[in-house]
Amino acid sequence: MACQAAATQGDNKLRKGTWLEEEDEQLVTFVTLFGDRKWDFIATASGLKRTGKSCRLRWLNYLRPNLKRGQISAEEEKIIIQLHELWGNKWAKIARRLPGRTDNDIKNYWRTHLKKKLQAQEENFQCKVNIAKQDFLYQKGDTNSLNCNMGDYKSVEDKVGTKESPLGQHYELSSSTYLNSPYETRLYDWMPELSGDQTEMKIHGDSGGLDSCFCYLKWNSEDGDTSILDSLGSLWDMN
DNA sequence: AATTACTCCAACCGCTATTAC
DNA sequence: AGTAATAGCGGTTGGAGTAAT
Repeated sequence: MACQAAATQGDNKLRKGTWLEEEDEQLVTFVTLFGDRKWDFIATASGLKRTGKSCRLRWLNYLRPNLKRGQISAEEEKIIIQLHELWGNKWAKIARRLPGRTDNDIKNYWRTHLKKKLQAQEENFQCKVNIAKQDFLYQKGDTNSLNCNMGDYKSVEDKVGTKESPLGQHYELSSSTYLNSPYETRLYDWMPELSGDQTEMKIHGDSGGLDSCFCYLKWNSEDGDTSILDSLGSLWDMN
């Protein structure tokens, strides 16, 4: 029972745990009377053996009007994914874009649904890119040190269609999936700073060749200085 | 039917930012 | 300007419900 689960620490001590219906009613009454600001006052005046902080949280996450209940819709999920990509774990900020949803709702939904989902997608993506990578290096014929321009890079992307790899594995990957990878997002975040002509993508393979490709960008600045963005690390080898 | 494992979500905690005095 | 109180935020935990064994 909820009332048993809620920890009471003696008659005058603060209650913790699940809220009772009577407590909810009491809180709503006092918030209606005094507004949703002075939480310590409300906690004391209402006689609830709860902290102001606890009252505030209960109101914001459960009792306040216009809260949406039930499943997050597909549309809401899409928004959450997009905004999380943009802002990271800024749950309150994301929640403001989803009327009726609390930061707690979104945080919980992310942890229990989306994180797993996206991890699975990422693993799937990683697997497919590795196959495409092998195909690319195989066709280049040199796995030790390969230079290519952005056009060549695009050709990797082009290969990421539906195709039979030299190893006989079948793969399929859309460019949107490709571009939506968190790894590629990192790479493309840099792109506005680089013009296509000035950009050279270099791919190195070690003696093992295929599993530890290293990718970095190189460009020439206006004053003729050549810089190498090696801090980007490996694009592909991010297991 | 009993037990264990797992999922989901409400609530708590600790910290930082903002506001009131 | 300094301090205390309050509000807000994000991470974590605990427990209720459910599925699997």
